[in-house]
Order: sequence, then structure tokens, then C-alpha cells
Amino acid sequence: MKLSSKARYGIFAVAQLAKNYGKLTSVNELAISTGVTEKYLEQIIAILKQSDIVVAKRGSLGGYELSRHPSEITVGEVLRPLENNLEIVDCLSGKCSGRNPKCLAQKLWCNLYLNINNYLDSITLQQFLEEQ
Amino acid sequence: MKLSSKARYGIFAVAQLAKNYGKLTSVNELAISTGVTEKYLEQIIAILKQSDIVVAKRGSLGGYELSRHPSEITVGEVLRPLENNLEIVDCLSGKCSGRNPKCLAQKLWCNLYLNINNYLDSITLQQFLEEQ
DNA sequence: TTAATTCCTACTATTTAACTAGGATTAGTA
DNA sequence: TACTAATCCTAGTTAAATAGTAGGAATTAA
Repeated sequence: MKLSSKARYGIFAVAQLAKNYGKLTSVNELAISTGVTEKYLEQIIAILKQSDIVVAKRGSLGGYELSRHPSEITVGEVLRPLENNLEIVDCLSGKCSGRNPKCLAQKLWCNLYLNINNYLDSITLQQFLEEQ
Repeated sequence: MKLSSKARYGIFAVAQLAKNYGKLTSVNELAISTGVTEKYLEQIIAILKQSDIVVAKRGSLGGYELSRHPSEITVGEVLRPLENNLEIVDCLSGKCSGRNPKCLAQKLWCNLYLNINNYLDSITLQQFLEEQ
């Protein structure tokens, strides 16, 4: 139940983009402010791009920005693609049999999963920044 | 953010003990019903014993039972010792500086941590069994 | 043409989880 | 006392996932 570094770095990167909303920000700038290598951040942001959280402009003077206003992106939306959809157990589909010990407490895990997601979806990036 | 096998197996083992409340249950019996090896279960139960969730009787005809009635033990109590205290990030103490990227979203992680714990502490083993 | 940027993909190292294993200790029973 | 069924203790091994490194192709502005 530890959060991955991707999730931690990703949230911070996105927070930086939220601060710079309206302007393009390069990975290099993000790397400086987060203390993470550019190469690793690139991978993290690539995931966020695929999930339509950020958009990119390539080439010289290019960079990234949020696809929507920080008030329209939730923390949950950012974390899910970085954190294996926030699935705390493999067996959340409801299809699995009660035989597999992984699934024996399925309702419990499912409710916990919903709880976590509901909480994280209740916080927008804007709220997150204001709370800091 | 995946739950460990210790947590999954542990919850199920404890559920079995709750069903057998008042009687001693051997690791062998638990192993059969969970499908986990005795040796691994022993380790899991040792942790629960240290946390005063279960008590043991040694020797022939020995076994384990819950230290309290299933209505007086919460799921959170069981999971914490098995799951590194449910600390989703290392940095929940409040002491750490904002410099460490791990800590930059500290309030967020702290609130998520509290949310998870509150939820899991709201469910007793008895309720958990009834829900199945 | 050059420089600054994103994009793509393969590889490696590190850490942690998951499990295996052996045998010591304890206690009930005959 | 001897035997057996159980917990207890601890070290070692394996497998998988995470975290990070690396090189270079493609794109775009000036």
C-alpha cells in the first residue's frame, strides 16, 4: 500500500503545470523544481499525456501544459494512470470466484477502493494547490 | 498501492478465527481453508499475535484464537501491523521538510491516509463476516 | 542549419514481497 | 518417560515490481 514514486513525482509535476497554467513548461524546468531526472520525468509525463491530463508541444520552445483548467482536473484522475488504476487488489471486477484467497474479502477491498477513489476525485488540482 | 499478500491472507485467517471464536484453531486448519502454506501463515499470525489481535496456546491441542470478540476488533487493527501501518508514503510524521519530493504533497497524502484508516476502523470483523 | 525540445524504446539495478526451510520449544496424553 | 501435535524463532532463497538510466529519432522555431 505504498504510493509509487511515479505517483508522487507525477502529482508534483502536475502541480507545477497547474501553477504555470496557460504557459508551456519544459521537462527540464520540471526536473529542476522536482529534483527528479529529466529522463524519468519524461516517462511519467508521457503517461499523463496518454491520459489526456497534459498536452505537449514538440520542438524548440515546446513543452507541456495541462489539458484543462486546474479546477477541472482531479487528483484521482492524475493518480489512476500512474498507479495501476489505483486497484488495491487484482480482483475488483466481480467476476472472480470466491475460491481465490485474493478475492475472499472482495467486498471489503471493493469498498475500500471506492472510498479511496471518491476521496481523490473530490479534490481538484486547484484545491490541492490552495491547501499547500 | 497494492495490498500485500500478508494483508489479504491475514484478513482471511482472522475471519476464520472469528467464525471459530471461543475455540482454538490450529495453523494447519487455517492453511487448509485459505490455501496458503502453514509456514507462511505462521509468520502472518505471529505478527497478529504481537499486535494482540490473536492469542496462542502452545503444545499439543494448542492453536490460536482472537484476543477479543469479533465485534471488538476492526479491520484496520488487523491490517495495520500486516501492512506497514498502512503508511502510503514514508513521510507522514509532519516533521519532514517540504524539500523532499516525497513530502511535497504531504497534506494530501496525510488526508488520504486518514481517510483509509477511518474507513477500515469503521468495520469490525463481525460486520465484515456478515457482509460476505 | 542549428538548437531546443518532445518522443520512443530498450536495458539495468535495486528493493521488496513472497515464500521456503529447519529445527527449537512447549504441552497434553498414555 | 516417551510420544505427538502444536507454536515459536530465524535464516535463507526466489521472483517480481519499481525505479532509474541511456541513447538516439523526430519535430519545430529562429
